[in-house]
Amino acid sequence: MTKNTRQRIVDAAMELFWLKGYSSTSIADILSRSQVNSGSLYHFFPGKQDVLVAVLEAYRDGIGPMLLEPAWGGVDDPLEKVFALLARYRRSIVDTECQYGCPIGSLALELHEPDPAVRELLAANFTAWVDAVEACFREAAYRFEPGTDLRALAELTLNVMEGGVMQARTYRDVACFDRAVAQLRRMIEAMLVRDLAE
Amino acid sequence: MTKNTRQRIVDAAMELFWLKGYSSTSIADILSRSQVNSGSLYHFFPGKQDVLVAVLEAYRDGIGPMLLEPAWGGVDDPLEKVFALLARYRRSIVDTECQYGCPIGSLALELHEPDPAVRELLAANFTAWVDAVEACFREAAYRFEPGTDLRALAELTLNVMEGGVMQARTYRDVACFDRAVAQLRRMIEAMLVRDLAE
DNA sequence: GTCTATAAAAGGATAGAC
DNA sequence: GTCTATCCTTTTATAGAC
Repeated sequence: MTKNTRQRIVDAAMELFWLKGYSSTSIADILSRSQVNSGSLYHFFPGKQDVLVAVLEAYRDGIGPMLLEPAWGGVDDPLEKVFALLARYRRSIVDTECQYGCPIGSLALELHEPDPAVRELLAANFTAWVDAVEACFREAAYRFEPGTDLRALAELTLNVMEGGVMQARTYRDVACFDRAVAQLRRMIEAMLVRDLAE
Repeated sequence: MTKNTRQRIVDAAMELFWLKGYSSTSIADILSRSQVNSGSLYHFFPGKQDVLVAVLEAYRDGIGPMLLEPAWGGVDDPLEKVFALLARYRRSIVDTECQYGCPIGSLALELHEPDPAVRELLAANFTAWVDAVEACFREAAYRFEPGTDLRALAELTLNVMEGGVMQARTYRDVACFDRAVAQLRRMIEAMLVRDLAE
């Protein structure tokens, strides 16, 4: 049984926006990849931007099942969960021969005057990511020096990931990403309580 | 005396690519802003992408006079030069009501299959930036713990800046950038030799 | 909900006179 | 080097039958 039309459109658009970006993806691209006709797409969505909104909602709703859970399979240590998540990005970079871009980060920089709905969904995606990383740090809170700002550390993790992905893509070299993660790891280890640090 | 035509085109394109991105800027946009006619543009440039190349060359060649020197006016301490550079980005964020995007970083994520010439120019811009920051750290090398990887630290500085700009833009809140810089400063201070640390 | 056909505009690029 | 006019393609979106 083939999935419903609306879902096929969102799936196709999600992949195309990731591969080519938003403005370089035409409605015709979406139609041909999803095997849907123009009339059907405009039946479900008023316009291209509304497809983008649906895509961003799908990313936000899928962050657990599509990103975190696959990354965390078999990993129990909360700090290592953070690095397992980063390792998943590394895998994406390698699998795409260093052409990978974080879909949310790329859209956040590509769209220069986004609708409020779009911008808020971009922010919601970042927030969900940072929340998840912060939750890992909190699970390991007792290992950090008292008073450590774990929210700020989670935000820094996102920033380092986004920067590392950007550099790896630009230099076509995953080592850029690796160095970024290594710096982050060194920093985090320096923030741990001495006796408990490995 | 009005500047020569080619320069007017590059100036207009530089601003438009920054404001709207590459694909959202049309040739017509460039023509109307630069007050140049179609025939003249295509006299100097084979096509739109060649204008982009010229813009990226202008950024690369202007990083000293246009970015570093203004940022460093009156700042002598090499470590504070790094933070003065970051403060300049902060100013841009505030001045644009948090719509600022690093022109190079934005293009690096917007362009999904860039020509080799374009990609190499993006990389050259990042390299020039990291080189400059690394040079600051090297000037202050004696203050760091021996063996500190100053190149990696300069790369991290770029990553944190790019991540901070991305978040500030997405959340429309310069505090995102401030927190990123604060984390970086704390990290750098932790890497300094104790007796010399302020 | 889906189909085909097509409108209406915008886009990159070119021609050829001056 | 610069000008106007215009070609050709792509793009978003709509119309209207089924």
